[in-house]
Amino acid sequence: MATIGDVARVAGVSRSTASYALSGKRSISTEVRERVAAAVRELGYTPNAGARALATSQTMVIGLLAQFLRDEFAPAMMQYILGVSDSARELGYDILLVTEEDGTRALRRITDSRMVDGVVLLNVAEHDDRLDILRSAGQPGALVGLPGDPRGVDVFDLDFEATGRLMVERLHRLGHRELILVSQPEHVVERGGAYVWRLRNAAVEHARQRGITVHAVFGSSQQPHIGAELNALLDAHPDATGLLLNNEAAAAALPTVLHTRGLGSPGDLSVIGRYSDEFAKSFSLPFSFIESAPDRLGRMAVDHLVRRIEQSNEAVGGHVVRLVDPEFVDRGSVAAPRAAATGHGR
Amino acid sequence: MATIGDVARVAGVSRSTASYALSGKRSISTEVRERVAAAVRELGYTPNAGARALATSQTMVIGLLAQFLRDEFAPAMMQYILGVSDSARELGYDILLVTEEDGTRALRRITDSRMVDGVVLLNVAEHDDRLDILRSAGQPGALVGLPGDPRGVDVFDLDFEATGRLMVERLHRLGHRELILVSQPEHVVERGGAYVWRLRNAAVEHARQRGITVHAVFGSSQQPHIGAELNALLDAHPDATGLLLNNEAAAAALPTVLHTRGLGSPGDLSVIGRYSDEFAKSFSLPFSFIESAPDRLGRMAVDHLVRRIEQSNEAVGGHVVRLVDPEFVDRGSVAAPRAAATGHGR
DNA sequence: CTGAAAGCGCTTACAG
DNA sequence: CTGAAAGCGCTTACAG
Repeated sequence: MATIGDVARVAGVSRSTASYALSGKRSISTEVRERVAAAVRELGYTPNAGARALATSQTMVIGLLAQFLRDEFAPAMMQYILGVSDSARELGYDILLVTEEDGTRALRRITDSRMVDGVVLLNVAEHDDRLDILRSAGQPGALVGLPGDPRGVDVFDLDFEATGRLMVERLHRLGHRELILVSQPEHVVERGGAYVWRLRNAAVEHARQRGITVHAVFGSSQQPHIGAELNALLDAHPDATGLLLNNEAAAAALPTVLHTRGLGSPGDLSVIGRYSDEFAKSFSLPFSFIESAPDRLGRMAVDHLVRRIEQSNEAVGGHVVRLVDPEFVDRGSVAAPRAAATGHGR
Repeated sequence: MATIGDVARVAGVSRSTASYALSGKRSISTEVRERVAAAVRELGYTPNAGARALATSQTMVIGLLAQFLRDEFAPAMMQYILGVSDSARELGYDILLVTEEDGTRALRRITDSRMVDGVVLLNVAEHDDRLDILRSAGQPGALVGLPGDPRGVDVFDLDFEATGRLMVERLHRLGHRELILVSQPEHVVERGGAYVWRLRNAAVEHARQRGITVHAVFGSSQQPHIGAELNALLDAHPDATGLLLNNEAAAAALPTVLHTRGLGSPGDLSVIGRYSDEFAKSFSLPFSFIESAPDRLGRMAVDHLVRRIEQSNEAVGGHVVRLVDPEFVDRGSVAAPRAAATGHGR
């Protein structure tokens, strides 16, 4: 490979002049600039990234720590990764993808060895061991997922409490008085998946304030089981007119369950899910839902991270916790309950 | 951050001795080795990856070029990425993930700038522009997906021709005489997705040799359409007793289609799909299938790539095209057709 | 068994 | 507007 020394020699200038001609960091005569450009073309010169990183202390690489947890919907992770990767590239950064089981060790490795200028953590838990490592690292970090203690990092997440309230409010206004909420499995909560109880608690509390009932349960994340559970729930609560889903597997299983029971939506049951548009498309789900916006969250995290990397801390300001407002995507599965509309039970 | 100079000073040795003590590349007295180790612990020293890369010309990073094509099943990509990432880590390598739309430009960027020691290409097409770049790059490359011209690279893929034959043979032996094969959409073929016609042509040819009929069609990759198409196919070929699917969307839609028509499998219809175990689990598909083995292929590609990186070309030998034998995963959706078993049409 | 020195390929003050 | 030189943090022949 050609080096900048080769470029300099061919162009008949010094290495520093060649470097400045390429970076534009000081004024260069037109003639020299063109000679350098010609030499670059002739030699097919591309700067050595490692050498540049060593000289500038900037790698132009962002570390992306994905975490694949048991019983979480793995394909959904792809969306976050793409959001992060695509927006990083637009800003001139490449992505070092780390899928190691032991996230703390991996995080320490890539920050201590200065492989990256900053780090995005995915799937952050309520108490996440990676945060201590990150806070003592020399590089800034952005999280997707709200931890219990967000000090020293920038956080981006869907506002799951507002999501819970919105789901309940929407149905309450239409006259629903008895709802079912199916969350992720309980061990997702135990492992620190705080978004599960944030949505759940907010929904339950909001229902209480409105004086309506919500049967809140944890569902399985595997397809055969969750189908049976949904059936059992519908049997147990025949007067429920609304179904809220914070559980991808439940959403995927529901069409078959409804079909088997001969139920229509929203005719017999109003349904609101919480998942991504991409997920809805893959499974062609016919339900209205709250968009979980993985690409948008990934993008926000990267944008902010890059500002922290490139600007002074004073310019960027204090650390932020940015919770995205839930967006209701109407697919027509929500309506007034039969009981309220016609005066008959269903 | 502490440098090796700091370590040397604290340990009271020269930098070269500190370096050798860490790498073990020459014999060091026990006493010095321990002093260096203590200094490393005390300072929390980790070598600077960029500096090491510059000195050794080895980055310990593998570039992973994912390619997201319209109408291919995006979640499936995650499996390949995980296979590559996990096995790279086991061999001491990190992954630079590139999802850029313009794969050729991205490939040139990461190889020319020496950010990576080698490269894995995913979703390789029959005529793939990235191959020319790769062949003229200084780093070795491994492909997942068989291109028309595999010279100069190592290739790993499922044996799609054997897969087509196996699907047909399996049903032929049980007495099936009329089959339907649903492939990916035709524009996947046009774009260069050679695996589609490889499987299809082999299946058709094998059926011809066996003197049985196979209705080979291209299906949609979107859920509402493919469902309608499956229904139309079953209407058009009422005597077909076997259904072969080289199309993820078709597999995902089939349970509902069968249920709606009141058909059982294998009672009324034998079914064989081609997808990954992970996919089968996500959609809880009740069909026997040929495992597409994304994790295994990713692993094979990395193993071989690392050998090329670390050993001489003579030691590794000529470039390979490794086609994995199709593995039939029995989920009980294949049996003798009713007509053959009972003497009645269905 | 250990050290002084050169070199990897850049960038960027310092000098003119 | 341009050049000679130092330095980023490592590794590794060269010498002893």
